[in-house]
Amino acid sequence: MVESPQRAGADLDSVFKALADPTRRAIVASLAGAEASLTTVAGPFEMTLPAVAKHVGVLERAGLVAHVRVGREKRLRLVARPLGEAERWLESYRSFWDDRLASLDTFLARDQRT
Amino acid sequence: MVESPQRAGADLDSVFKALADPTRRAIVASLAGAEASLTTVAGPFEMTLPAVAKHVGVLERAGLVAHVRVGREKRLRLVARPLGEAERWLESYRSFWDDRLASLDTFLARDQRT
DNA sequence: CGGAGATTCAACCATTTGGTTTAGTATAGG
DNA sequence: CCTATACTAAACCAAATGGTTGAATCTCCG
Repeated sequence: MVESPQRAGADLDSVFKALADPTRRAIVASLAGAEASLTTVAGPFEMTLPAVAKHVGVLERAGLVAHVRVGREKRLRLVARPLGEAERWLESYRSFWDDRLASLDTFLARDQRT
Repeated sequence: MVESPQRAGADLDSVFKALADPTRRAIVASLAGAEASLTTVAGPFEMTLPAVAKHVGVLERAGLVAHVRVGREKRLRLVARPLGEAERWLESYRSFWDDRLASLDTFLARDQRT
């Protein structure tokens, strides 16, 4: 079994929703570099710590971030798998775009009134 | 210029948000097969037509769906590019998951409370 | 013309989201 | 023990979401 040790689900809904916010994507980006505590992650953002904590909560519930307690720190780490799942969903449409990309302009030119 | 003929933006925010709903992903899936009118697309769903129309609106504003008027029909078509953009964002983390996936269990085992 | 089909508009509603503030708990360390 | 640090909890708020209903609007066609 290659499934996640914690939760199997972490469905596309919550993953895409989690990624649909620039702050959260920035958190993901910063955690891709290295593990970091909550306050460290919160550093660059112009919002209060509880707000960032909520964003992290969203990422955690989507399975994109995991944490361990290190003393009083909450050490955050990016979890790869859900990103891979989202990517696979998108990828299943690759044949579509590869095929249709060329014909898009034709389609749009056919009749253009929004 | 390879940019979209209509809107250049269609940012990740709106694309991910649009995909964060199962109804909308189903609409995307059904349009991947073929163009279809609003009512046709709405067929399988247990919700009113205006509700589906709103979902389509979200997809259109995200640049994922385009349409042409054909008589009284609104003929919908999937637009590939934004999917590709989202996919590229995710892909930029591929090296991360490839690298770190192996060490995840180790990380989680280190201290597991919550 | 007149009706039926396809879509749109507008008002309304409950819930979720993204943020705040203020206060609380827990741990590190002099 | 005391204090500063790190986080969590709770109450609150405005705005966005996802749905409904009911009434337009527009177009095809007999």
